[in-house]
Amino acid sequence: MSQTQLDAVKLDGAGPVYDQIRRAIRDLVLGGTWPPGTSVPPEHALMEQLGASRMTVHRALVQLAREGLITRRRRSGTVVATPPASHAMLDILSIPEEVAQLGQLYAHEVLSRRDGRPSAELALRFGLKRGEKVVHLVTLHRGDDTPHVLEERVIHLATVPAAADGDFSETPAGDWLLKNSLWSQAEHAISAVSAEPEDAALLGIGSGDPCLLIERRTWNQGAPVTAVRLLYPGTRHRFVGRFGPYGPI
Amino acid sequence: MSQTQLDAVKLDGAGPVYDQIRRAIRDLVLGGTWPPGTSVPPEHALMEQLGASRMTVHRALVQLAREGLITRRRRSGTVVATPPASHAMLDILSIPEEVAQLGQLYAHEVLSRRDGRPSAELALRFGLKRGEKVVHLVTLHRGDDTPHVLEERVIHLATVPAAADGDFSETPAGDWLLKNSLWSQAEHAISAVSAEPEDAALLGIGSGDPCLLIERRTWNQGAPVTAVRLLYPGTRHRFVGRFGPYGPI
DNA sequence: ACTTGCCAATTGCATATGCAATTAGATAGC
DNA sequence: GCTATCTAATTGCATATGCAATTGGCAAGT
Repeated sequence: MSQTQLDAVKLDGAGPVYDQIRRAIRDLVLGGTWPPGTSVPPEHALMEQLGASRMTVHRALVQLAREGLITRRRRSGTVVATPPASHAMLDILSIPEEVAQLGQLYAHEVLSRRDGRPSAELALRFGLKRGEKVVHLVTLHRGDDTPHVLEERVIHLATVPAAADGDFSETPAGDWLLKNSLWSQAEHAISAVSAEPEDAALLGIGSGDPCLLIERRTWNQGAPVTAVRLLYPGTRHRFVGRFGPYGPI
Repeated sequence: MSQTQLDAVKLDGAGPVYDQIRRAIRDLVLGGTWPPGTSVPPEHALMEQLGASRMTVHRALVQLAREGLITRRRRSGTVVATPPASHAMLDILSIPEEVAQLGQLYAHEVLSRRDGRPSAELALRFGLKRGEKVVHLVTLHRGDDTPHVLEERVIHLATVPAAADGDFSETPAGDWLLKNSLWSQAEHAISAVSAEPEDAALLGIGSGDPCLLIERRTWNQGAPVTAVRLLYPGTRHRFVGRFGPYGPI
């Protein structure tokens, strides 16, 4: 725990002290100032730095640990957690992982790539502004050689400039982004559509067959990172979640 | 807070005291012993009853409040919360509410009802045993007179005997169950299917058009309560969720 | 080198205490 | 009856204190 890290924790004076501490650290984590693996200063150090009692600091840290942002171990200390790869219902699943969990052999193929300003039609489909430079990718993912999902994605170059030089034939764009960018917010939408003829051909299904369409947009601190449309053959996929009356279990 | 309620709280001696208290109360809530609206004994009472300090009791209650099981107000005390009507992504939404949120006028119609042992085909579709007595309902829900969703449901009479006398023409079965039964666990699956001709006709869409199929099964303490298949016209519906890297936000 | 044992750092837990904030219900005053 | 006020119950928060449990890393011994 360097001095830098200690100094980074700043209270804003709004609300209970333990919650100020909690939010301050949360923001450092979500904002990327403290990336996964960073050591969080020990309770004693925060206590002196912030002028709060150890129990108050403790309360903030315990809560953050329960929220999954940090992990704590006696003697070893507290470190920023690595975000879990998947969440209950639908998530920033890595598609290679998704396929591997089905016990299938993964492969993917970049069908097209175009960098630059989007066409009118593309801008409409992804809600882009005409001027924004993006990478536009179409990728087919396969499991055991049968088509698994058809992915169409845009990556915002303003937010992720490194994507211009990314090679997505080795690592699919989704996984590449997980390693090379940060995100703080995502939105999913799920709906059912009929397969267009050309999509159906790629997926090896009949034209007009039902598909699950998952659209996901991702931001970092308000700046758009990427948007993706995942088209799953409806008959071959389902998404499952478990709940209790008060929330996911 | 009656004596009954105080006596109901029993610790099991496993793990930290605050967690024993938390689990004891959680179980009373989830098990239905303390239904929504029940007063939870004040901290002082629990403290004496359990021989723990107030801060320890406090910690358990604060955590339960954060989990949404109870609500607390100064001076008024602590009461068991009413489960939220909807959760992030997909949930035990009341369909009338769902329609009302779209600003539409709700109506529904029970298309068929049969009580008794399931046919072979029905048992297969819902994973029932042939011997189990169930109520089998098909209901069409409308918003502003256009079909909203087609519901097919079975209710397990062994778990919810009162359903035999339920009248589902006034209150749809889903809402009736929310009031007249308990559930502790649910499982959702979401997939895309083509509309069968008869379903398409009822929903006013083309035969073979894509639909979102949501299948939900609900249990209480391991005993099956109900299972439902909700068929939404795919073009008219989408389900949206928001997430951060560490979970729903 | 390798093992063993010990020390100290760090978190986990519980208690006791005191005060602040909120507000239901009682009481007093009109 | 109605309103203003007071009182006390209840939760919210912070502190100080002490001990328990875990374990990284060092030191001593072989």
